[in-house]
Amino acid sequence: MKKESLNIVWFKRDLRLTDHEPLYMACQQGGKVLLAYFWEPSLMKDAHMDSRLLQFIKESLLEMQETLAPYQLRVELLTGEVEDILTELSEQLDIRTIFSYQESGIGLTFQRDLAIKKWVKSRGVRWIEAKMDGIDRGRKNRSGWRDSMLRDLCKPIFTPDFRSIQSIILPESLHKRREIPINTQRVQGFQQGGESTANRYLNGFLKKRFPDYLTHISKPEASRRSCARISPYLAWGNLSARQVFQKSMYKLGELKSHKEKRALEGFIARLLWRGHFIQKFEMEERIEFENMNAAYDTIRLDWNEEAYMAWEEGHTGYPLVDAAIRCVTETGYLNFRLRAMLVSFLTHHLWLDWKRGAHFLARMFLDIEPGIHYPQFHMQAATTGIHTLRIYNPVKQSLEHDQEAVFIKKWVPELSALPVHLALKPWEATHLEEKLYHFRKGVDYPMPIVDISQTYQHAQKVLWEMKEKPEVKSEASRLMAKHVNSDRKNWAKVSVGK
DNA sequence: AGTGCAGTTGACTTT
DNA sequence: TAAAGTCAACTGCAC
Repeated sequence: MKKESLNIVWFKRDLRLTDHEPLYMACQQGGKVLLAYFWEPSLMKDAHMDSRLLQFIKESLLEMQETLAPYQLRVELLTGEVEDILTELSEQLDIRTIFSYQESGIGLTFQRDLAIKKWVKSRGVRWIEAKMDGIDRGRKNRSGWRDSMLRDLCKPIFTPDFRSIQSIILPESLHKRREIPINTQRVQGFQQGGESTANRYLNGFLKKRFPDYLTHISKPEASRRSCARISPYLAWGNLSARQVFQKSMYKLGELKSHKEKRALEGFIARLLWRGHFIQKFEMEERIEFENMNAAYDTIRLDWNEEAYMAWEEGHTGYPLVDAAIRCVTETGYLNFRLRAMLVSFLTHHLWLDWKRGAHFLARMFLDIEPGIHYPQFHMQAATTGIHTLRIYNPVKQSLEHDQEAVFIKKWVPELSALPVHLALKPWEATHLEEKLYHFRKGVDYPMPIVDISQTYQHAQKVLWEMKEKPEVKSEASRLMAKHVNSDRKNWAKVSVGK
């Protein structure tokens, strides 16, 4: 009996129906198609995975199903390892072409893709992978990278014509794989997944919220409103970088006020920096497992479980650190500065290796993007030998960015009844103040677990000495030659008009 | 009104 | 997207 032939569109971290090149190509070709997302057990139990992420993915997929329903199309959500499912499918069907995006992901998904590459080769199946958000695979250095990225971002939006394809009838034997292996209960406090919500955030930003982007970007509270908040939508592909770029450039062209132009240019520059970091990770994916600069393998060799857990659970005794980690645990979001401060505290003040913290924050960040996460972790942990040291002082940060302790009091309720000066520095409470505010230092809220002036000096000394070492320097120059955008200065700046 | 001085601010350098 | 140190210029104030 002749098997029915079909193409597959494999959705990964590109959970949208608009500007989707693989889907577009499949529609161009027409015919029977399986639109599929795979719940991979290996990925679901990985150290980077968390139920909040699965929930976001599920929300994105359910919206896709709703949008496709009028076309008599559906995305099949199937549980199992990709290779197993493909094998099962190919027993009953003749798979011709698989369309997907290239994924600049963690080692696990990269290895899976290599295995699938072998599988398709041995079966004579075609696998066409589209370039994701302008990221190049196989690049050796940054020459011409900016132009290539901008060219990609300026391409016309891919609009698939759903009328030219039909969903296959899923073989009976695969029906058991349809059960969605995650809790259906939505956890409150996280941004909701799906293209329509994604566009609400983007449109709301471009219409109303963007003018304060640059002034609020470092403020713990205000950044939550004045930043676009599209990061999870980019990370899971509810939005393409191209859609964000084109809408933002169009808006920029309409602006008159200098302040507003600056704000939106700043936003667009960061969209391009996002691409820069994902490209770096694509070309240096080993940094999921290793120090970027191997010369740093000789430091931070001791583990301190108690100190680590104090960081993870928000009991370090430094209010802004504790507020930040508790906030990201509850909401999945922090502004850039607070993320950097958390990594700084972990690696510099607690002097702990970065890997476990990187896994933990990957699970907490609703917008986890490995291509940003790992390069940023290394930069902040100062394991590159390239960038200048950024050892944050959490007390100074709170005095500069949370003067009234609003963010601190919100996330560290133990401190909410204290006057501002004590919420910022609870260890300074006098005996009288303790009585007055019914607050017991070290009991109701911990005393600082480290003395940051000492840990600052230690980290400073060790890391500056490291930077001078020839083995650090030689590896640093190799990395720079590979990853620095030397095409032009200010490469991420865009402008419109004269 | 000019001088001395402590304290502040900002540019720049060092770690 | 750092923090701390240095130094010169400046400010406010007392005398």
